[in-house]
Amino acid sequence: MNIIAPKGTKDILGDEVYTWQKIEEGVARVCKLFSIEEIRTPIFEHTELFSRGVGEATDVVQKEMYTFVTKGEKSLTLKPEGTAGVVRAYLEHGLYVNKQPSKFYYVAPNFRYEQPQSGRYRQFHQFGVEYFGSASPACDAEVISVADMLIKNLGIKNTTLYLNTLGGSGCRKKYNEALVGYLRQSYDRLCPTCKSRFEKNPLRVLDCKEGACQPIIDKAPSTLDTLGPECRNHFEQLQEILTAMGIEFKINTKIVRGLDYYTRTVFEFVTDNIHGSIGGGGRYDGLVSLLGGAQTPAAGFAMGIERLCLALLSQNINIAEKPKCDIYIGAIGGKGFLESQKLVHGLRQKGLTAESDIISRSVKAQMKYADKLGAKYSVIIGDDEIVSGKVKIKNMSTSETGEIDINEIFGFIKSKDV
RNA sequence: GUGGGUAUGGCGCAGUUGGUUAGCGCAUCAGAUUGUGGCUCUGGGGGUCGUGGGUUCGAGUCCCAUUACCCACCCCA
Repeated sequence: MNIIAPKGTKDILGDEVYTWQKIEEGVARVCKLFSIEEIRTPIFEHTELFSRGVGEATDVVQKEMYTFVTKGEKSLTLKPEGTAGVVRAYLEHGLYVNKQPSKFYYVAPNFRYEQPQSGRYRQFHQFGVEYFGSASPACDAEVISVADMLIKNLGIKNTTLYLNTLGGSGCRKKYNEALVGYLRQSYDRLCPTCKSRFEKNPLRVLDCKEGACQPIIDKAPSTLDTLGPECRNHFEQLQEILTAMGIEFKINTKIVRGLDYYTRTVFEFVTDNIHGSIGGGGRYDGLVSLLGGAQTPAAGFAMGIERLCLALLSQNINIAEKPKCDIYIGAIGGKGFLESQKLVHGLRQKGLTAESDIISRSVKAQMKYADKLGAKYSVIIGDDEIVSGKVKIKNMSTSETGEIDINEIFGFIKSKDV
């Protein structure tokens, strides 16, 4: 065996598949409660969509994109995040005429060329939600409440919602000036990476975990200090609504986010024992117009499916449900085999999960297999049964057996299945 | 890009100061008086010990190189 899965990718198998299925079901169920429509966009897009949308200066665009050139010499990129593609589709199909606000969700793979580690993959999957058309803090609150509900429905505990506001473009500019002014005084004491951040995107300095930078960061001006009255009002109302909804949060002025398109509200869901966050998002009022549409307020978030799985695992929460087989039809001899095939197929057509022997094994081996399948009932069909038209049906967990007509198998299983 | 750890049958591991045909548990398959599972017992199959060099009479075990994976920094989901 010499070909293995590429670095940063992984196969999802066994119980983990059932966990994923449950998460996906949970996503669909929650989104239905909010009337959020599913949207499925391509896995790759024109590179320009991301370089413009996500931001030329971000790490994601600068060094983490899977970009390739087609035979037609066009540059395409595997999507590194979900929002840009949804905005593109929203504009391309004029989805804004349907209704306002319009809400979309997706569960899709994303790709980033990074060093993999715990909870971080090169191909990872996100559940994301995007709202278009509402500038109200009620929209921010609703978006947050979607994420909150999913987390709570899955049973994940010890999760903290961190909330911050970056302000609108005006406040953000003012804040940048204030921050740059402040950081310049302490420039010499900043770590090397922060020095380069200072030049490119000063906001990022707040994200630094370097010990030496902490005292500087702690005393840095807060985004809250430079908020204009409208942005301040927006932020306060958002808090009011969340409180009314019973959703707890903590203000954390160091939450900055790595994608350039955020304005005003930003938030992250952080869970104990999980590196990074399990989800995050915010408002992005400038993105739709940046990508060529009319000025459109918007907000959204994304959660990492792998991180949700990690959280479930670390909290010993098992939501996986392995489907069980309703009945196993064993066979002896050629005639029995034919009859078993006829029966299994018939039962499947009627909607039962039925299994039979297709590798000609002994009855004993067949029963072992039935046991591994978790079959609820089993019958064996041989010459005697064909002659009499009756079979012994066995309850695999209690070992009770009863005799019934072959034609009554379906009715029998149905009568037990309530 | 930087640092640390690990690489032995499908999975999880043991392999003592280098020595005879490389073991164990789980899984898998087959049997245990011939048409019935879960427990137990017996047996079978499956590994060129990550790869390439080197030291040695002899290396899974020592040395060098290389690759992969894991973890952490960075950044994010």
